[in-house]
Amino acid sequence: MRDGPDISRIANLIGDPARANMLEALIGGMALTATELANEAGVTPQTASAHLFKLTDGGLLTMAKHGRHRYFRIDAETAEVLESLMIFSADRQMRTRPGPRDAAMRHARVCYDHLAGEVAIAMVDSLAAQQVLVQAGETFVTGPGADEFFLRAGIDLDRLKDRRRPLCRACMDWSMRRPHLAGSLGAAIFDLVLDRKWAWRENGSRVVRFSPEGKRAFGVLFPV
Amino acid sequence: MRDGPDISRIANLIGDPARANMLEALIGGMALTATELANEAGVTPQTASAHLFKLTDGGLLTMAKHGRHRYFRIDAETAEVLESLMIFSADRQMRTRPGPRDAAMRHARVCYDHLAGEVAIAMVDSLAAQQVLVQAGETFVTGPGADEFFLRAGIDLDRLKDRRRPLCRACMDWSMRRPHLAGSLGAAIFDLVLDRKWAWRENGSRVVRFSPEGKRAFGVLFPV
DNA sequence: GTATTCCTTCGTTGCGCGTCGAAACGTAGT
DNA sequence: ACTACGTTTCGACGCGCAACGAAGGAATAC
Repeated sequence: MRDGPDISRIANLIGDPARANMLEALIGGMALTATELANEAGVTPQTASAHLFKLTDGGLLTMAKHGRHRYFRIDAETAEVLESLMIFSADRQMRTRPGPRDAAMRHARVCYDHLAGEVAIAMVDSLAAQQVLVQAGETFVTGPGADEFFLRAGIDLDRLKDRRRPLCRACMDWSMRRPHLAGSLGAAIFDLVLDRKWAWRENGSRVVRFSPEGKRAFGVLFPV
Repeated sequence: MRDGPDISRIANLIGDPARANMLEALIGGMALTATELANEAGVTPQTASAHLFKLTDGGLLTMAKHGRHRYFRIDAETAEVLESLMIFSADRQMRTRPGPRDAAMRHARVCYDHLAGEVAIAMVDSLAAQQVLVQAGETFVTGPGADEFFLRAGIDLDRLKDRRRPLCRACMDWSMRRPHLAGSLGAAIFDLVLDRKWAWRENGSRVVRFSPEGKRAFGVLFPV
């Protein structure tokens, strides 16, 4: 007879392979329809429907009806928990099987609404070298070079600050084992990358593909 | 067909009520025998044995044979993941049932090897007021008042520093919804509290009970 | 209206696995 | 030696639940 919150209920929801696949697909950040999630999980629409009900009922997903489609998405907190489970899982299973698809994933991918992978780590290192960010314990805080950088990048720092969401968050990376930049600033930078067409999302996956010019422009803003 | 680590395997292990109960019992930090865990989970020894095999096999538990007993324990990383699942679960289930036992749990309890609950939050606030710690984003870093405090408390800061473990960690609290102090410093302070007999652990549970004198001495070291 | 697409509900099947009883194994004590 | 205790293995039971086929809403398109 335990006391705290019932942890097994939530874990059981994530514990089913089909549901876990759906959730992982949704870490990409964009809302997906029921059939898309069914394909992602490799099950029939009926089965997916049952799973999606359980997930929304458990508070892991939110649903929005748009015409005859039903869009499901996860919130940032859920994505965070899933990512932390991913690092933990990566630690305890030596399934070192770096496939070709995996390589692209490690290089640059979406983590809910910000960048992750090698590119994200390089970005953090560059921001640290420019003293835009200073790593404080397990998080980042803005440093003396911050104002100049935000001016150069065209990011309105004040507009990001008055949100309820923290400006900087250190999101642990399961492939690099190092924290990268999340929070509203991480999201803003990712938006910037997409807006300027430096990179785009591979269709339906979490992989982010940079164009040669985008890579160059990214390197200018975030020199090594 | 997903890519990253298989998250459902781990989640499935935590997803069973009996196993979750065992894991939560082990968050207390001390190693427990197989039968103790069986009682904790409310199942027979045979069933517990099967569960414990799966948990150790999955890397969530480590086992040490001591005579005819087998002691199981979890490491700090696992405890951390479980705690984060607890906050998450507490958020998404409105089981507001603050029983009498629950009240003691909220007041002061063990979180693997450091204090949690109201007392831990008060401690963090006091340390912040004394400028021993400064909250940086989601973590803590030592502040200008640190040296004086450690001298007064009789904690050898240098001995803590050269461990591989981080000195300060912000451990999120499922009952208070605020971060409290974990890491080697959090553990050292909890050791100090136990050593000086200011408080002791309730038999077998995570509840920490303070003596009146202990409460007073604690209040001297950590004034409001 | 009819057709089409998306999603759900119902009913059913079948596998997985948590559970326990009985018994065997290993260690400790006497 | 024998007894006691903690733990595991084996075997079997049975529930739970994921999965699909078929059919029934619900919303759009024509």
